[in-house]
Amino acid sequence: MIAPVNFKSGVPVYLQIVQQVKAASASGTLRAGDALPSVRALAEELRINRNTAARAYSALETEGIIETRPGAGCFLKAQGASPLRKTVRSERLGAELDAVIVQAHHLQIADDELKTLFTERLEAFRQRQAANHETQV
Amino acid sequence: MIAPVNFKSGVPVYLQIVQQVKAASASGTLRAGDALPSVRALAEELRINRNTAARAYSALETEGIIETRPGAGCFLKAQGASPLRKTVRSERLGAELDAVIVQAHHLQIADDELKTLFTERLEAFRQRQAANHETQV
Amino acid sequence: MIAPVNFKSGVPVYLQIVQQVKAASASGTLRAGDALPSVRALAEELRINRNTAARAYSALETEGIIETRPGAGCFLKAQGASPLRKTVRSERLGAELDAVIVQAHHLQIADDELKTLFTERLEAFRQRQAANHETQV
Amino acid sequence: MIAPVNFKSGVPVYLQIVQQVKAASASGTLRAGDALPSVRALAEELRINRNTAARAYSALETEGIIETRPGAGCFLKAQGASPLRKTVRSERLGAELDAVIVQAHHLQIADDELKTLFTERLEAFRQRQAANHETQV
DNA sequence: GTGGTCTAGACCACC
DNA sequence: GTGGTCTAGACCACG
Repeated sequence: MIAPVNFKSGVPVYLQIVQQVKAASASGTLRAGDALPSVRALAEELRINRNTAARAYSALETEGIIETRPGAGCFLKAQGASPLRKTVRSERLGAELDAVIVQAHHLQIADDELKTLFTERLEAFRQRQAANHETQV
Repeated sequence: MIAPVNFKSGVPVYLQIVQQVKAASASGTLRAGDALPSVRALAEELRINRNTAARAYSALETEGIIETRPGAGCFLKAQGASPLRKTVRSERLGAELDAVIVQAHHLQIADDELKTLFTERLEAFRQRQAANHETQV
Repeated sequence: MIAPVNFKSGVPVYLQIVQQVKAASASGTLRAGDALPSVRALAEELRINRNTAARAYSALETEGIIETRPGAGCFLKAQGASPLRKTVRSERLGAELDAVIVQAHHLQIADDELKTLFTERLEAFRQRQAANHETQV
Repeated sequence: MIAPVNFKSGVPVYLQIVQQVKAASASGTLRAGDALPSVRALAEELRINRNTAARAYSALETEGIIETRPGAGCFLKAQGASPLRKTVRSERLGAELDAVIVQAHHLQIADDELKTLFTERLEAFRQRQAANHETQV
């Protein structure tokens, strides 16, 4: 259920888990009330330190994404809207897109190919979402 | 010529400089053969340590963006053919695209808006390039 | 495991470490997945500064020789296909060969002796590889 | 007569000139009594600083390779044997060969190709020598 | 003046 | 414990 983490992305491992849970919640892979794997099980599955798994859950609880019921486990809470304003979010994403465009230039990848690559990847992402939704039903 | 860096963003200062130079190079603000500010001057202007500035230039050189001639200075290289395989380059860019797509999801930005944002930014980038090319002639 | 460095050779200390790790990796003394000494341990053993050791490992990572997992340590990577184009790789090696040939000339070593030396060293390298492979089985 | 220098080889520019003059002397391109270009001419031809050219000649004079006659110019002196013992020279070259072999491994270049490349480059070097000798006669 | 290297010591995030 | 980053200050080789 939880995808492997990328150790060399620069993004902290515990944050990657946080983002995954958020994404799973957003895409419908996980729904309100669903149980998450135990800290112990998660740590074993991802081959990470238990402290790291615990920190991820701790952060998720602080953010109000999950709820831990002692003795029972962790469960997904209903998620509200993003706290950030729309314009802020768009701007943030725009900056990342700019960086990718610059990178494409240095990798000598033409605009056409960049567009193709973009739609391909977006389509692949959508299908992963759909597949997750399928298994859920 | 170099914009101030953000010390609290979590992104390493030297990487911020790398990205700025890359962007300036890609958009044509900097051209092949142009001299970059000296390590000392850059450090003073950005109020950072000389080593940090040197590290940024060093990274840019290993990426093949600039050429550094000890005792003379750093200069933007004319980019010839990339030494990397085509498939490797596509894969690298694809990975970055995936990251942006996931990020869009976390920011609760719909696919359609992501697409729009992408084409907008790409178009803006092209126009900046065209404008810089204009001033050259 | 790591031999002492020569402070007076003019060759940067961090590069000496890079070359040692490369040689150990190529000859099979170090194998994929093996852990390298920690930055702190290496610095202490070689009586160098921690930053210098870190710089060596950083260079090795950008070359794709090792993988560094912050908080965990540095590990030798299994080398997959090189990301570089074939022609680029040949050209780089050719440049190094040219340098050696010129150097032979300066050292007043005749072509025949250079050839002999070359085959001898290559044969010795192969045998070291074979020996290391032996101990693995 | 003097080949361009490589600014990014790590080898000091003035040393590259020294080595070139030595090599030219060894290969017969320059002979005892021949005049070298003036400091001024050399600096212009190689697009280097006059100080650098002067330093190269100064080093050559200190080593006894050339002789400067004030007002007349610099002239090549008869060169004696290398001051280093044979075994030392062989060992030094062997170390460089080892480094190249290791590098070939990391560039994923097979032994056969390495050998081919080596003989090709050596042959090319010989032909350059022969051509120089030709023009001299 | 230029960049390259090294030392020393500090703080941070992560396992 | 691990590596990553930054500062501060020094020395060197080179142009």
